Amino acid sequence: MTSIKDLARLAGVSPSTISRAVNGKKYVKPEIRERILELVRETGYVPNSAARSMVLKRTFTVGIVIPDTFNMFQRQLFSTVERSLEGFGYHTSFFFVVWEPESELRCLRRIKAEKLDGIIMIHEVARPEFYDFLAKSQLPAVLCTFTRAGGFFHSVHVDEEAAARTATEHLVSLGHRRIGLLSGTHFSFGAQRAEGYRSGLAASGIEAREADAVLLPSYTPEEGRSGMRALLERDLGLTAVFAATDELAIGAVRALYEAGLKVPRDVSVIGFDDIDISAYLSPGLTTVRQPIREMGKRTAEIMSRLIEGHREPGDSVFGHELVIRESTKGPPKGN
Amino acid sequence: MTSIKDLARLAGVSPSTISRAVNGKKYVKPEIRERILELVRETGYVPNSAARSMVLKRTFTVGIVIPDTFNMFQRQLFSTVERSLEGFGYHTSFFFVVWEPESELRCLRRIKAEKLDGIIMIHEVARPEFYDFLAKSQLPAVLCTFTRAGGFFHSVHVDEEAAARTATEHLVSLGHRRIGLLSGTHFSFGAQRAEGYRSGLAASGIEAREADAVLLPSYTPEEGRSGMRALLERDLGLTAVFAATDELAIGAVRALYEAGLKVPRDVSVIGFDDIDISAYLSPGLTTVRQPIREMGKRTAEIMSRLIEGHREPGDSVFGHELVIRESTKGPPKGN
DNA sequence: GTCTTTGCTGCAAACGTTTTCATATCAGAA
DNA sequence: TTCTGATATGAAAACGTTTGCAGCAAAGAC
Repeated sequence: MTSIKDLARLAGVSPSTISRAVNGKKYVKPEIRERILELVRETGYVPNSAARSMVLKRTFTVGIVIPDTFNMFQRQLFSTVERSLEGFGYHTSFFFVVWEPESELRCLRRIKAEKLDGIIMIHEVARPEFYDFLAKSQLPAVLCTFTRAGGFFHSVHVDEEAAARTATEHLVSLGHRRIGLLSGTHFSFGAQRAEGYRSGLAASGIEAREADAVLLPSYTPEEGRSGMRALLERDLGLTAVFAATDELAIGAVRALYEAGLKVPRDVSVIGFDDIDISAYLSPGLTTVRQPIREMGKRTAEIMSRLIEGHREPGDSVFGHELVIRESTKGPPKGN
Repeated sequence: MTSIKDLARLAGVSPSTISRAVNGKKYVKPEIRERILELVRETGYVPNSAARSMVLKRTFTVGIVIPDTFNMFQRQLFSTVERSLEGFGYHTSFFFVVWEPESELRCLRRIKAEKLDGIIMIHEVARPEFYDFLAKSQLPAVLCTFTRAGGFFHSVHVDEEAAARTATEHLVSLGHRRIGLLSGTHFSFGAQRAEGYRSGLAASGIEAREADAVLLPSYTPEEGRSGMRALLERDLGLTAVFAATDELAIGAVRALYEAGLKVPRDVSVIGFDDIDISAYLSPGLTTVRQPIREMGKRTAEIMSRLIEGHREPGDSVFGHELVIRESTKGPPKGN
């Protein structure tokens, strides 16, 4: 409500002086500064950020693009990113996008309209326009949890394939030979984790059978459940399953439970991401952890430095960690 | 990059005409409009929203205040609210606030600075300044999932106490007599659900023992786990537990699992909210469902009507629904 | 023929800031 | 005394839009 002009009138000075006082600049007589600050407190005046960004040509806001269906891993990630960005003096504007071209374009329009200082993608959008715009506009951009060929973008991620291989090798090391896969068709990590599964098997001299793998259209518990059901119906003699996300794993455990099978006694299940409930499930879910906090902090740090005009190395690859809980053990006797 | 003036120069017309063409107003010669729209497509021009909001005095954006620690229930809620709001032509700006005075004040500052059209609170902030500001500024506001005395605010919520009573009575109807409570000290729903538990017991002539209840500082699985442990250590002979949120319930189930007790064979557990994994847990969690989608849609609808200047009824109270899954059954024989 | 209506266009003001520039005051130095 | 430099202040321009107003041409009414 109150504008800088109102305040100027109240204080009997010009808007310029108000601006200087509010922004803590030099050249304001101490007693006048005090009076102005008092007035600011009384009226609850806060500078209009639209007007401010028009003249400053920056918004101190970075956009975060994230899937509307974000899982708990991504949720923890963006929470950390936001907190860190705040530490660097930036606000955050969230764009939740659904898996539809229209939604992505709408998001792109908003990004253009809002004149953000930078943009962090935690969602691997499908439309090439998106990346083209980022590249052409020179807008500082960081891809978080994925990369894109061409080496143009900065990105922060783990070696998905290696991490999936670790998961698979864990199952193999427990003695499993018939291992199923639940992964997805969307996003590059789906294919990468599937590839890690295959190379993990191959390294142990186990043949990867076509029928052992199911590729789902999304990574929800519901899909995990129906994928696991499909696997069970095929009667493959599986003693373990690698699910490409913890959510898929939860659904898989559910399907096994419904089929009267016990985890890990009858079938072992391993997930991926280590989302926060995984530790609280019964049995606790064995999974591969991505270093969420470190990745989030790094993302914010790179963004802040990019905005300040520094050059940064293009890729930050983080290590993963196997978290062994109770959902995996050796195969049942007789297998 | 491209501004309306650049476009005007390119098209050989004045900025006014560009504005009219872009906004689909009358009084632009068809062939000129066509040429302008073509230019817009080529250049990727999108009007600067800061400049736009300055002259229009509205942002077409509503703010959603939500706890940084939002649970899956709140997450589904804000997703629905956002989607519905979009249908009414509004964008959404998210404010994740943590349980600290400083964070709430920072959020308030941003809200003032951004000149939003309205504000939806999915988080019951502690600072009275917040509500004072909303009341004084006449900013359209809807409280979602809670109310505030005074009748000033519009709010959308369920009868928390009645819903908690339903949960408790379900346990009683299964034959339980020794029923524990896990609830929290934060937010009014913590006390309301606890009250519903007590009145549910009282209605069945069961004495509510002080020792049967644990009040936690937050509603996470971790707290649920430690709360359930505390209950177990007291050795009260409980055969069932009512947890005030599904997250608490998940933690409680975990604690029981760690203690070697089976749910529901040894102890029944009922939650509250029906968050989306609850159906996929093993055993599936019995809980009380709030009609998330309907509440979210209603919230958006009220907001949109408030912004348009209509009067609306102050309170929308929704009914709840008992969802019986596998985590509750009769008490073990001999109890 | 004139008068009115309608369609189209541009000028200029306004929104709320920040900052450059010019000007004024004052203290201290010569 | 005059000059220098630091401190303090305001006027005005700029950022990118939208829109009321004025002006003009073309079309239609009489």
